[in-house]
Amino acid sequence: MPELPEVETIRAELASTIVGLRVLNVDVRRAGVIRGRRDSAALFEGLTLATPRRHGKQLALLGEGAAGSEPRAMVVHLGMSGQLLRLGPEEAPVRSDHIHVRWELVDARGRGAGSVIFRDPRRFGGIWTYDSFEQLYEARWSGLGPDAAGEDLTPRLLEYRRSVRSVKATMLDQQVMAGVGNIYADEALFEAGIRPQRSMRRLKPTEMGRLAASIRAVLERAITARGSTLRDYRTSGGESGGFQMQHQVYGRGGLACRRCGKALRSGVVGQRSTVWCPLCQR
DNA sequence: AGGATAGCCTGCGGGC
DNA sequence: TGCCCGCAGGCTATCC
Repeated sequence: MPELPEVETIRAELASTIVGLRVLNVDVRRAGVIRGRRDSAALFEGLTLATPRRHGKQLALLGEGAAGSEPRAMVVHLGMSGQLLRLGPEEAPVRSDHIHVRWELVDARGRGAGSVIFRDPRRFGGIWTYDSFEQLYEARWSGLGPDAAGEDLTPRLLEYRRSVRSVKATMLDQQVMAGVGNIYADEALFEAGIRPQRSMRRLKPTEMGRLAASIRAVLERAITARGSTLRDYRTSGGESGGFQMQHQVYGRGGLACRRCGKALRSGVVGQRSTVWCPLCQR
């Protein structure tokens, strides 16, 4: 479900709604979603929340203890159907099923400040706990490619110019670049005018540059629209994203291309359902 | 190396 | 109304 724009939307919201609050207690309802230590200290009980970080589709929460001690860290990966929801005091979640973890928060004076819940019906997501951000980075992030919304990806794509893989499979490989999923791969390929099936070794350098620019542009527009809601995705405030209104190809197989009017084609590329325009994409 | 496949889960929409 | 089937935004393991 959530790709980079959705996770970034949640991260930015949490940055403005949880930083400085303290975790009063943690309620684990389904321990299986937590990998690594799952005791209350590892899950931030008593710690004060710092600004969350993100790399690709992964979100890192940081918890600070006594002054001078290193912050603890955990990765929240939302998988296909995961949600991190911020609830105010007394606020009940829209749905109470599939809630696996709940952090109850208090402000600096100890007054109730609501909670954050991790909800994930399909349970493809999970939580990984670490003693420090450095440990988290080594275990989970150091093997990922550069964040797809960060610097210019052209040099990274050029590293794969002899690869026989399809350009779409390459974009979805989180070791190549982190954050692109099925929706934004199709949208960026449409914007760049490149067919998803094309082998990397047959892309011209100018096409690689165009693709890099399109990936970043599509992701930035999607972040501005607060992500794409198809079914499960909600911001931490429980709201839907808006970028699905701007999708050019994803979910539109058989419909008319918004640019040229030709029927969009669909098929399987890199084991994922894929939609492209036979006229606009070469 | 990278393809294909299966598996991890639940929910939903379509066809009957 | 209900049942069965296929499919879904992610990722990993295994085999070839």
